Amino acid sequence: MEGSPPDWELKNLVKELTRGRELAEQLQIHLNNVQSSSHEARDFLLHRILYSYDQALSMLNFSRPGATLPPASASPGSPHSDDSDQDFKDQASRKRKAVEKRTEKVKVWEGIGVEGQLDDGYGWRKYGQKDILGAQHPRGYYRCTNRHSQGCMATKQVQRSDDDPTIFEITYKRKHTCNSRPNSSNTPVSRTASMPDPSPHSLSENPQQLGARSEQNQPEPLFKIQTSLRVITHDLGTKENPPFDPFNFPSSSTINPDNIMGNYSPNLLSPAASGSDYYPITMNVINDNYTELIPNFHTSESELSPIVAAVTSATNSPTVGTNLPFGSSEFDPNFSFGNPGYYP
DNA sequence: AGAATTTGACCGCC
DNA sequence: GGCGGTCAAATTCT
Repeated sequence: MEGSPPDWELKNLVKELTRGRELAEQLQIHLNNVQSSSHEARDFLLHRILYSYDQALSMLNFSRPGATLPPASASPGSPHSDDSDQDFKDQASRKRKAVEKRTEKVKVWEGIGVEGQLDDGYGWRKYGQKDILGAQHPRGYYRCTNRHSQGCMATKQVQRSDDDPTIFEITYKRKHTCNSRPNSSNTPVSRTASMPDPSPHSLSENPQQLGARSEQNQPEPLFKIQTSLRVITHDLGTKENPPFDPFNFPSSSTINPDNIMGNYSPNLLSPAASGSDYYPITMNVINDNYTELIPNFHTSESELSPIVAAVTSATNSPTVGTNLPFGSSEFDPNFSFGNPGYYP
């Protein structure tokens, strides 16, 4: 992937920019109706807008020949290498072949679907769960759904933090070697998004289960969802360290009606995928959800991603995206970034 | 019926 | 032997 950015990357860029505009519109609506909008929603929108900018810039820098990696969208939380170091030591100390490992901490906000906040767009399949010594919550083990079909050995572990239940530590191991990018809505997301959750208590331990069955178990109205989502990314030291942002949580592509209420699928938790090779795509999913859902708020609520639900809920304005000063012009997917003056 | 999750069992490392 | 990670049968969901 050198030289000119691939089509999908450009599309992502356009999507991100488009999303930024839509979010700005959303924000405006909120500002015009401060009374009916929640602080969380406005805060979320603001952050998301900034995030979109960062993403777009990062993508530009990233794809620009000779450009340095975007410093970027660095996550709010400063990189913390302690854990990672430890992880690597552990890995190294063992005879096992050292595996690329990267840990990130994702903070999810109650109310908002955990899923959307944690999803990285890749398809993950849970293959185990274990109680970890000293940890209050069990650790979930996930592997790429393309494991068999494409031999993708990417795996990730998700564990809720003891200190802060809203923080999930996601450890990625091995890069995705599969073709399926964490992209768009059409990404087949396994049931992850709608996974069954027989045990209510599991909400705290198994991310995927968070709210999984919410629809069944919690009749509460969607508008109850609030939000703001923030990601505390601690890149634990992997050599490859793609710029990661607070909102880079593409929810698992397919938003399932069932997960809206906070179900967080393992997919979710993969903010920055496992390697730089993929991170740029990560956001696609969330983007799709946004761009597709917000404008179509009229569509079934079930289609709303947790985040969107949160945002729109506070909005109370189904007609978002129209008649706004921001204009409704769309970015041209074919827009060329080769414009010399485009880069600062 | 096919696919995904759950969960106890199994395996390897320390 | 304990613990973390993975396997696989049973179960559940679409």
